[in-house]
Amino acid sequence: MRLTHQREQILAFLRSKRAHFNAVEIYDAVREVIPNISLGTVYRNLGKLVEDGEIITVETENRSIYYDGYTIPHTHFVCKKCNEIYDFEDEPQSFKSVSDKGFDVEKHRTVLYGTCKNCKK
Amino acid sequence: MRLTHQREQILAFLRSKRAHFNAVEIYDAVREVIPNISLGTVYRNLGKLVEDGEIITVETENRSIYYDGYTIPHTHFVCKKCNEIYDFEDEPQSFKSVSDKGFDVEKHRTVLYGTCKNCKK
DNA sequence: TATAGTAATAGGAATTATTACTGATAAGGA
DNA sequence: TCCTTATCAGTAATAATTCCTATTACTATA
Repeated sequence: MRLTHQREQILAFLRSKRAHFNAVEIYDAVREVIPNISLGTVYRNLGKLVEDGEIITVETENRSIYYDGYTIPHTHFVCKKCNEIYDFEDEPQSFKSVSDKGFDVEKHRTVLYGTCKNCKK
Repeated sequence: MRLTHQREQILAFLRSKRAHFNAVEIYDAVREVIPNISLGTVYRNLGKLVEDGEIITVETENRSIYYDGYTIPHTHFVCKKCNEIYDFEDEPQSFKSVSDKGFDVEKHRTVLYGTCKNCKK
């Protein structure tokens, strides 16, 4: 995998923020540095970075996929009022009943839904 | 909420199968009974059934949303080879660290990814 | 058994998110 | 510096979902 300027900037952006962005948000951010980057390039590189394990995806009930530069396993909380995504530590889970049945678990994604601290006020 | 023939058949189909379907699959199945049902009607009713808690959604790394007529909380396993979705029991989780920080957790979704028993052969 | 009011429908158009295609460009090794 | 080839920009295409509008179905009241 070649380290192109485009790929470098996409990864640098995601690594620099502890937050979650969809492809268009990343596109807008990286355009500040590479004004003529195309959205297709953003999508292609996000796909490769995910393949490589450099970033992870967050699938929620919202339509678009979010990308996260923080790859240590953790749990996401989506506020149904403001749609903000928060990070929390994973609670220990073994998925023993799954592997005991002959299924290989490579990764897991946990998403919580509810009302965040700010929106409760 | 009116129990229309369309809504009834959509719900009946999902309840009759212990499996996971996307909107188009449901559309195709229900068309066997109501040939002139429209895809828009399927989407609208799926949305309402979810709102009402009659069915649940499963968001995965695949593009489309899957619908599940089995609403008792459980964990989903997605096979990266065959894309089949399997059900497993939830392992106990309290999300205490989340609620302790002032977040109200209403529901949680756990999706595991890996290789299923059949595809391992 | 009309009639009005409301809710839901079919069908299709529109929107949004993502992927695919093509000729041009540039990364990285020889 | 040159060559090969992955990657790029730009754009078209596709897929999934939502929205719009005229029409139909249901419910309650008269």
